[in-house]
This record gives sequence, structure tokens and C-alpha cells, in this order.
Amino acid sequence: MGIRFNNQKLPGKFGMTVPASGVRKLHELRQGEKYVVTAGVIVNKQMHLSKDGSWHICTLYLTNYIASLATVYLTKDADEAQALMNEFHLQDSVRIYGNVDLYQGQLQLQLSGIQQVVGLEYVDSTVVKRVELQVFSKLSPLASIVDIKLLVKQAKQFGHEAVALTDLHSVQALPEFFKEARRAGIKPIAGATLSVLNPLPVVYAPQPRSCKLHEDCYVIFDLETTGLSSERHDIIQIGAVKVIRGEMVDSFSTYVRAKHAIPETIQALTAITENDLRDAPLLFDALLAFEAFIGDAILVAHNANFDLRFLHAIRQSLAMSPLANPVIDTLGLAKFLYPEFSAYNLKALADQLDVPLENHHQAQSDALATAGIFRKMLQALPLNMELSELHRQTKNQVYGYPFPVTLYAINPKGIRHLYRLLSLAHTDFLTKAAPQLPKAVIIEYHEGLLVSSPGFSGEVMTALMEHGEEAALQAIANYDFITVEPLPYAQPFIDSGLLHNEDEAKTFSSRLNELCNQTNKLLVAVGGVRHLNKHDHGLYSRFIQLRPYLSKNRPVFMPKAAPFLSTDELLDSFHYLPNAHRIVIDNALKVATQVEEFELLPDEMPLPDLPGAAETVRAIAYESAQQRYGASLPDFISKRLETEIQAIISCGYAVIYEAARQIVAEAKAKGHFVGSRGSVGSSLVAYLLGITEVNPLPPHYVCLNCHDVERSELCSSGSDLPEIRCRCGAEMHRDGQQIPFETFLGLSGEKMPDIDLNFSQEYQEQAHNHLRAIFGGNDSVIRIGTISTTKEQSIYNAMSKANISLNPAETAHLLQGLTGIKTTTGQHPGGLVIIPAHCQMEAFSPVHHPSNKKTAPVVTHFSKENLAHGLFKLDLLGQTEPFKLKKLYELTGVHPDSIPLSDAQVLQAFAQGRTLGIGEFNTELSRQMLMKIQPRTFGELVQISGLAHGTGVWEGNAKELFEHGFPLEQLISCRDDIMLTLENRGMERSVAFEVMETVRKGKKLQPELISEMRQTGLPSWYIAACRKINYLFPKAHAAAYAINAVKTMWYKLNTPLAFYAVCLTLDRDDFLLTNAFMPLNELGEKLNRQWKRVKSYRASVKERKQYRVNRMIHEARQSGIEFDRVRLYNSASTDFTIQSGKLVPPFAVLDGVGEAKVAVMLQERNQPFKNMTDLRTRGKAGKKLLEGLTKFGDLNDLF
DNA sequence: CAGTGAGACGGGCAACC
DNA sequence: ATAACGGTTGCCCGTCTCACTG
Repeated sequence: MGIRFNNQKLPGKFGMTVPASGVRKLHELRQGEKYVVTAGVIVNKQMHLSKDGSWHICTLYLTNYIASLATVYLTKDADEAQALMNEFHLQDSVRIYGNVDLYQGQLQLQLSGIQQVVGLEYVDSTVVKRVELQVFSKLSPLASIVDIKLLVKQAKQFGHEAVALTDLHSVQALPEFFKEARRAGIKPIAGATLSVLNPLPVVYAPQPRSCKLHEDCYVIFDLETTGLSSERHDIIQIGAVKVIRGEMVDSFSTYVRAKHAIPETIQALTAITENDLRDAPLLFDALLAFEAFIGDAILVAHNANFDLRFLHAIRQSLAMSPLANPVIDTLGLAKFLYPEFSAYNLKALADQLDVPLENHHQAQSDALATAGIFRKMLQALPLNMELSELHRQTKNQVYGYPFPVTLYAINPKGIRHLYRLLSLAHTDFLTKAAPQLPKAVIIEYHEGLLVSSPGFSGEVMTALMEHGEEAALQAIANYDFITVEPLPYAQPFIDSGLLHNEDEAKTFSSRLNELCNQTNKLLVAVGGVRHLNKHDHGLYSRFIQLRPYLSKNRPVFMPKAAPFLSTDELLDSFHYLPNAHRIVIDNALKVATQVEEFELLPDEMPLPDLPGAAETVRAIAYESAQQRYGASLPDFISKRLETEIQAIISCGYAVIYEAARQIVAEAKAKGHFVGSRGSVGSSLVAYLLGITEVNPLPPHYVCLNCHDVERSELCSSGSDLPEIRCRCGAEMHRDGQQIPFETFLGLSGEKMPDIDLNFSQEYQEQAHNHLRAIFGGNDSVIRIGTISTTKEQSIYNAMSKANISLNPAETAHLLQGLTGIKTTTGQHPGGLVIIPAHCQMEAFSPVHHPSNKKTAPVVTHFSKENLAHGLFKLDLLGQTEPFKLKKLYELTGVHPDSIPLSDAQVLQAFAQGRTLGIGEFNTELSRQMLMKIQPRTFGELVQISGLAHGTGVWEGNAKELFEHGFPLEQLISCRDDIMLTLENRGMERSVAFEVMETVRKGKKLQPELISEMRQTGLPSWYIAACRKINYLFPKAHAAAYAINAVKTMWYKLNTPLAFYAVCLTLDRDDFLLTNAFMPLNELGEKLNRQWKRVKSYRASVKERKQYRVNRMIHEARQSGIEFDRVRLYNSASTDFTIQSGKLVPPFAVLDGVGEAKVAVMLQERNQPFKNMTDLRTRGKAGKKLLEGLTKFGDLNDLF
């Protein structure tokens, strides 16, 4: 027996003691039952407050895989509620105790006690155990629900020594698989299943001919049969036409009496009935007649392989040699001549080439159509071509149908080869249909790999089923071992008629077994695992049901069950094979033994080289420092600078700084703006190299004229220092945001520096290309790939499309089980990796085209977290702020650098919450905070930026403290605050750093750290505040964003027309022209109505965006700004422009009109349009554009 | 006039910094 | 009504339009 429920207690417990006996089945509980004990697995947990805020309602959702149930615990004690939530985790098995009642029509259990137990165990009680060699995980695209952790857990419970992962076209789950397997002490076997192709011959048996192709004699023929197997099915009709020099001279057609009955599917397809065959000639006679008709002509057939197979089979059965005539396959020839076609079946080709095809699947009609197709193709070939030349040119050029091959890496070389093959399948050989690979390429990279032909769909078994043993023997030679699958995997072949039923499938497995015995090839039984056990079969069935709604155009076949079986169970599945024991156990172990233990990724990756980077960084940093702060740098600057430079250069990070410097310099030289984000603003060197606009030094004055420097402790931010004049008379520049370097590189450079840069959307791609240029092109600089998986939302949507409605507990079960399944792949928003020149790509990751689209750039196969540590990554992101500032500069002539950071009016506008259009401050939360805190200084704005963007930072934390009168500067708003506060209180720097890192990541503070914090005399409210924090901004990031915000606000106050033009340009997708023209009071009322919807969360994302833009329109109009109509001769394509003091909307704000739809019209409008027809024809103005212009434009004035 | 296929557009969703 | 990180890139898919075809 493979499964048992282990009632043994584990540490987790809560509430009353739960009786160990009398455990009831969860799905048998009924309303009103008191003090029942039941058991299940936790699939979701949540806690919320009652409406009046006094009750904490904890809900755990349990499943026993037959039914699911919510269990509820109510308490007024927040700590008690928290204790319950923290004690138990998803996937824990528990025994629970309580009363069953109804809540909102759903059964639930009022929890009195809960006890964690071991729960379900999957036991493999065989002495010598098997190893599973075919497992698909959730990262096989929409093909499996196997979670890696649970897979390893189950293999461990089984006591298997190893388990293989063989995802479809992917090794993306290998990093997690290796980690989990190592932890469990199981040998991980790295594999993948790829689609593989064999060459498709265009010309068979090309004997020398005396004629040229155009002048030869051809017999174009077609067979109708009772099925696909030449061994077991019969020819029932032969049709042929004879063509000489392009002229049809003769035709041939006959029915053939079949030995077996005609399956109904064939009758439906061909319209041939038993009746038709009653008086038909016997096969032998028909064949003699047909061969007499052929003579020595060249044979032509569509998918000739199929027809030849039948002809050869008969001749063989009569002990005759194969036909000697040359044969041309129109399928292969079409693929050769028309590689761009999307389909090559007879119907598709006939359509594409304008050849009539009536009565498809009648031999004579198909032969006629094939003749027509062949005639067209001959015309496409050179006039004097000979058959041998055609053969030479087409050999190995086109490929047949793909079949799966599973590869296993047995050593590090094998894993490199596996990565290489995967890359090739996803790049050079990627087709519209799927990634695939010619078999010859696999043979080329065979070293270090085991190659297997998997189950029913593998090449060997397919050959056996379609062509017979001889073909199977030929195919078998290419493989290291062959696998057999359980019967559900035979279903597609039963559906296609190749197999009649499961019994026949068994027969073929047996025949394969004999062939393997004959050839001394290992045959291994595998599960083809797509779910783990009988308990998640319900989930798996739901998954199959939901699959069509999760994504379109997926191959439909999924076996109806594919569990990970114990040795006994799999033995049982293959009991019909006499040597089942050897196939299930011994052979699997033989394969597993060949696999060595090795690591997936190298421990260390060298950084790429940029000649002279260290010297350049040092030189430019010093030069820039001296230019600003004078030839003899003040102590506090030179010390900081030298510390940083030492750390950067000794850790080898100069190349990162230098690359970033070059990228930024180039962008600026081309007139673009660049914004820093993240922690890079913590580095003085980065500031001096121009990588960031944030100066991390302590507050100071500097005279930009005579370079006098003076530190000041008056303010926390240098920007807020009072204005003073230098001795030389010039006004002193005030700067310095006081940010420790450690936030960036860690204490001793152990953190790989993470440089994030914001570029305007239009320049982002150029920045990427510049990086490629710096490091040697597309092979060295690669965009990082991402993996899209199912999340709760997409499961919900699929459920509603499929009309599946479940109670909350069942839904929780489904969501827990069916999320995390890969749907597609994508590109990282801006992340690039740089591979050192002398390194092989295969050392760290395969590559692929995202979503299998050849038009997209190649990306890393592994996602960012699974790429080798120490690999040089750079984030070159897109952002609107740099675009905004650039446009504002162009429109106003005021350079952003000239705008002061401590303008009283600007700060007042923030305090009044007038932040529409000010990035990152334009939210309800930010506005409320601004109005509550009433910032007076730039430093306070930086703090607010931090408070507003963390999680667990403001609400329920700093907000209460602030309301109780704690001064803002004492509150935690950024990571750096923590480190600085602790250090100032005398805590050792490394400990202070550790506390900061723990808090900002939202991790639990260990008791040792807390006691260290107490020892510094830190008040307990501070420690409590730290514990509530889940995520914290670095100060550098908050400062960079505050700088942007202040500058944008300055434009808003001083050059509002330009400000609204730029903001609305960016928001044009949500700009509704009606709102620009409706009476202002009406717009106000509309806003009130919309606000109610937004506030009550009834508004969609789209609606919320529109509400925001509407408010901006309202605000602009209230301040006296007027909107023009869309102007045929004056509007731009995408940008709001300023003309005669009005805002002129672009064409793109019209519904259904984008850049592309006005491109021609913009070209043509240099010459005025005469009338509407002219606009339509010459200007290529489409329906949407004309509709929009009629409603919101100036057409009426013009025509 | 119906069918078809390509391409633009727009909304929704996921991943990510 | 609550609690609250905001804003970016990129993929999928349904819908609409338009040119083309017979």
C-alpha cells in the first residue's frame, strides 16, 4: 500500500488539546455537529478584522483532497491571533477540533484546537526501489502541476535514491530542483525533453535518368487506407495520373478489397464504404495493374513516405524487392520551395498555389491535385535541372514531423551540452510552432548526455507502430535507452486510429520490450509524471479543464492521469511485461547510477574586463571632486572618496562604475536625461562620475566659484541649509543628503553593487545597445528573461470562463494547487547581464527568444534570481520622469539643474497636497501624509518619500507615533536611518548594518539583535517600529525621487501650461476629450461620482487612471488653461502642444487612433486637403480618425 | 457582399525595480 | 469600507478596421 495517514504529532499546536481518536473524514461533516475531530492539509490562511475592528478573524482553509473546509478562530487578542497565524504554514497537515456550523451559506468549523501532524505519507515499501526518470514540473508550459518541493518530498518519502526532472523545452526549474534535492539528500538528475526532427527526403532512390526534370514522365499517385499503420491497415483505393512533359496522358483508379473492416472514422473521411469494395480487385491484382501503369516513370506523392510504406510492406510480404522507381515527395519539395508557408497539408498547399481540390480524400482527386501542385513546383525549379541535382540540393534541407527526445546530463560537460542544445532549439531552429532540433545536432553534442526515446510518442515506438520492426531497429541505434509509459499516454494514438485500444498498446510495449532485448538496449519504465499522487488527481483534472481558458492554442493532449508511482504501483502498471521487475527497477537504477553528482552553476563568475577601468574611475572621480571642491580636498571628502575607491577597486567593481558612467555620459551627450534609482546614490564616486544626481556627503556648503567648502550640522539635508555668501561674494551652493556608503556595497564590498538607471522610454533601447557596444555585442550583453506563471487572478478568470463556481475553501485549494504554472516567457523590464569575453554562455544559462517569438531579442533562459551569483548585471530601466524633465526643459528653456531644492513655494504646494502629475507623490496615501506632516524642508520631503513607499512603515507604525507628537526626524523612513541611529548610539557598525538589512527585508529580528539594540538604550517604541516594517526604501532612492518631484513641482507652479502639456502627453491613453470641453461644474460633478466608485474599489484599474487624468484636466481648466479642439493641420501625433496659449490635443487622444493611423496624413498635410475624399484617400484617414475629428476636431471649419 | 488575414489598438495580467 | 509602494516593461487576447478576393 503506497499511502498512509500518519497521526503522529509535530510541534505545531494551538488551543485545546485535540483528541487523537475518532477522527472524522472532512467531507462527511454536517452542519450542527459538536466537538468533532477532523484532519486535512492547510491550503490557505488569512486574518482580517471585524467591521468594528474589535475581533481578529483567523481563517485556515483545509482540504482532504475530496472536499475543502474553512476553519475559523475568533479572538479579541491580537497577539493570540498572530500566534495562530504564525504557528501554521501552507501544506502543513493538521488535526482540528471544534463545532461545525454555517456561515454565509458555507459550512465552516469553529476552531477550538489544532494540532500539527505528519499527515499523508507516500510509502514505497519495496526493498529495492526504482527511480523515476520522467517528470514534468510546473515549469513545463501548461503541462503539469508538479511542485518541485513536493516532488522532492515525495521522492524522499518513497526512499528513492534519485529522481529526474525532464521539463518540456526548459531547464528553468533545475536550480530549485537541485537545491531541494541536495537538502533532502536525493540525487537530482538534470534533464529536459525536446522536440527533435529527422530530415525529410524530397527525392527517394534517385537513379540516373536520361531526361531533364521538365521533360520526364511522372506518375502522381495517392492511396486511401484504413489507417496509418502499414503493418495493420489496408489499402482501399489507388488513384494516379500520368504526366509527360507537363501533359496529362493517362489516369488510373481502382478500389481495393480490404482484409479488415473499414473503421467508421475512415468511412467518414474518405466516403468509401464496404459496399464500394465488394466487387473490387484483390490487393495483389490491383498492385499488378498499378505497377503496370507506372512503368519506369518517376513516382510523385504527397507525403510519399506514407504511401511508399504501404507499397513496400505489400511487396515485402510477397517476398518482392522494393520498387525501383525514383520518387519525389511534394510535401518535402513544398517545404523546400516555400519555407514561409504555415501549413503543408494537401488542402493548404492547393489553396496557397491556386490548385483546385474537390472531393478531398478520394484517391483520384488527391492525385490530380497533387499533380497540379507538382506542376507549379516544377515551374519554380530551374529549367535544365536533373533529378540527381534536385536530390543533391534538397538533401538534409527540410525536416519531417517532430518527436520528443529526453536528454539527461550525467556530468558537468553534459549540463553544458544540454544548455547548448536547448539554446539552439530556441534560437537557430526555432519555428513558429515550437523550439526544435535536428537529431544530427543532438548527436554532435552527445558527450555527457544520455539520450532516450520517451514512451509512445518517442521515435522508436512511433516507428514500430507506423512502420514496423525494421524501422524501429534503425531508430533504436541512436538512443542510449528507451522508455515505456503507462497506458494513459497511448490515448492520442488510439484517438488517431494508429492503435485500436489499450490492449494493442500493451502489445506494442511488449514488442518494444523484445526489440530492446534483442539489441541489448535498456528499456526503462517511467511515469511521465504530471501530478504527484492520487490525492492531487482532482486538482490535475481541474487543471485540464481550465487549460483552454488559461491560454489559447495549446496542444490538446494531456494524459488523464500521470502520477508519481511507488515501485509496487509502477510494477503493477507493467505487470503484462514478463521482465517488469528489470524494466521498472534494475534498468532505472542502471541509468541513475551513470549520473554523477555535480553542481549546476559555477560558484564564482569573473567580472568582464574593461581595460583601464580602475584607473579611469579613480582619475575621473578625483578630477570631478577637485573641480567641485578644490584642488586640496577637505578631509571629510577625501576620506570618504578614498574609502569608496579602495573598496570599489579592490573588489573589482570599477568595471561596473565605468560602464555605468559611459552609458550615462553618452545619453546626456545626446540630450537625454537620466535618473538614478535604488541605492546607487549612496556612493560619492557614483555622484562624481555623474551616475547619480544624489550627493551622499554630509550637509555642506560649497562655493562653485572659489571652491570653498564648509560643513554644517544645522540640517539633516544640505539642501535645507540657510543661504549664505562665500568670502568671494558668490552665493554658496548647498548640498549633501547624508547617506552612508554601506547601503550600496555592504560593509566590505560583499554586496555586488546594483546600479539601476532610469532612462526615458524612447532612449531605453539605445542605452541597451550602447552597453552592447561597450562589451562586444549581442553575444556578450543579454537581456534577462522572465517566466510568467499562473497567479490567482488568471485562475479566477479561467474558472469564471469555464463556469466553475466553488465555495471559498475549494477555491483556496484550487488556487494553492494551480498557481505557479508556467504560461509563457518574457523579458526583464531592463535587466542585462554581461558575460566576460573569455566565458562561455553555457557556463551559466541557456538562451531563448521570449514567448518563442523570433522577432524578440534573445534573453537568458534562467530568471534573474537563478543566474550565477557574481555575474555582472545592470538595470537600464524606462521611466517617465527623465522624459518629463527633458520635455519641460525643451518647452520652457529652464534647465532642471538650475531649480533649487528648497523653494518655499514649492514645498508649500506639497504641504497642500497639490501633487497631481508629480510622480510617486500623486496618490491618496502620499497626499494624506503630506497634508498631515506639512513638510517645510526638502529633508522632510525625502522622509515622506520613504514613509510612503515602504510597507508596514506608515500605517500602524510611524503614523501613530507622529500623531502622538514624535518629531518626524526621529521616525524610521529609510533603511539608512536605522543604521545611522544605531551607530550614533554606539552600536558596532557591523551589527547596525545587520539590523538595517534584517529590517528592510522584513525579516524577523533575532533575539540577539534585539538585546544588542536594547543595550544601546534604544527606546522600546523604536524596536517595536522596526519589527513592523516589511520593506524600506534606501535613502538614496527616496532622495533621487524627491529631487525629481521638487523640480517637477517647480515647473507646475511656474510654467503650468508646459507642465500640463507634458503630463497629459504621458497620460494620453486615458485622456477623454469630452472632459476638456464639458462645462467645468459638470466635470466637477462627474469627478465626485467617479471618486465614489474609486473610493469604494468598484472602479477598474483603467477607470482609476481615467479618474486621475480627469482631475488633472479639471485642475488645469480651473487654473484658467483652455483646451483647443484636435486640429487637422496643427495637432501633433502623440504630444500635447501649446499654440496661442491653448493646449492642442494630439491625434492619439482620439479613440482607436494611434501613431500608425495618422502617419500618412501627417506627411500629406503639407498640402491642404481639398475635401473629405481627399483626406480619406490621399491622407489615408481611416474610420476612427474621421469619427474622432468630426466629434472633437475642426473638420466643420475646414470643409 | 461575405470571408479572410494582417495589423493597430486597448485592456488585463504578470514580473520586476 | 479597509489598508495602502508606485510605476515601469512586456505578453496575451479580443476587437476593430481595412485591403483583398471571388
